[in-house]
Amino acid sequence: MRIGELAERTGVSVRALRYYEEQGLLASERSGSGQRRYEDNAVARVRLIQQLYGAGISSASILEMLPCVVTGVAAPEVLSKLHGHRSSVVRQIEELQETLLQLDRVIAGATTAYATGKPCPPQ
Amino acid sequence: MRIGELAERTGVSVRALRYYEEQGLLASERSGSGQRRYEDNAVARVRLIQQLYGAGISSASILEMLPCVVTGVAAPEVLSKLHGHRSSVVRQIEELQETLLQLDRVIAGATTAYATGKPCPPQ
DNA sequence: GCTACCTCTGACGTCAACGTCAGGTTTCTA
DNA sequence: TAGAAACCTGACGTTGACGTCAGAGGTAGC
Repeated sequence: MRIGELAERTGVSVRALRYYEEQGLLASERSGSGQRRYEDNAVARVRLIQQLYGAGISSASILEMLPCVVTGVAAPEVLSKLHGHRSSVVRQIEELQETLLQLDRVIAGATTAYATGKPCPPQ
Repeated sequence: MRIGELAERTGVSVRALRYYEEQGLLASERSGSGQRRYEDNAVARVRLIQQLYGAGISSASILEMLPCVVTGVAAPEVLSKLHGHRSSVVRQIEELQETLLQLDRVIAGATTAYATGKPCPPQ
């Protein structure tokens, strides 16, 4: 498929796809005239990239772990970084869950106060 | 306390604290010579700000919800935005949990492959 | 009162992941 | 075989949350 279709199927902009290629994250065949052509599995690849970006992992780190995704083999050093990223994601989840509690506290307090006309207790 | 101590107690840089004030997120008294002085509760305030930033909420949105945290009262419109942010946090958690699964899959595959010398199955 | 450290206000720099625009070529559709 | 739509390569612009530097003044211990 061409880049426009890949963009549409993944919900990612054409510019972003070119950027991924620039970073070495996404390969493409080229037609005779130089246009990019992608296999179907590029869709999954792009989604994976998006997911890792979403977890705050940088292009460089993603680049480092991608061969491992493809070949299934990782050097101990890469594997160690993978574990590091995993820990980071776990931490992020915990922090967001804590944030959720805070938000709920604010929402509950504000709702009650709005209903009763009274300010809610501090914190 | 002065800004240096607040920075140390919160783990946030002095520059960031000034930035928060610039954005209207953090108030301070001033000494005669113009130095910032903070109450103890500024520590909790800064941590809250950090937490909301961590959830991807912008300065403007935080600014909007802070009076509600202090007074406990929120206009229906603000309350609606709070619910919106809550949903966003929930979504982020779900996405990160999905990412965690992907990472685990990669790690498991890579570890096995490294142990057996065989490539792991696709995906 | 000396010294070392802290703080102040500007103001420009940074970084990542793209957005956007220009000027030109390719591909599809009627 | 037009003309629209998609694509190409640069290259500069954007945004948010600060980092960093300069030059000047404040503060605390001895």
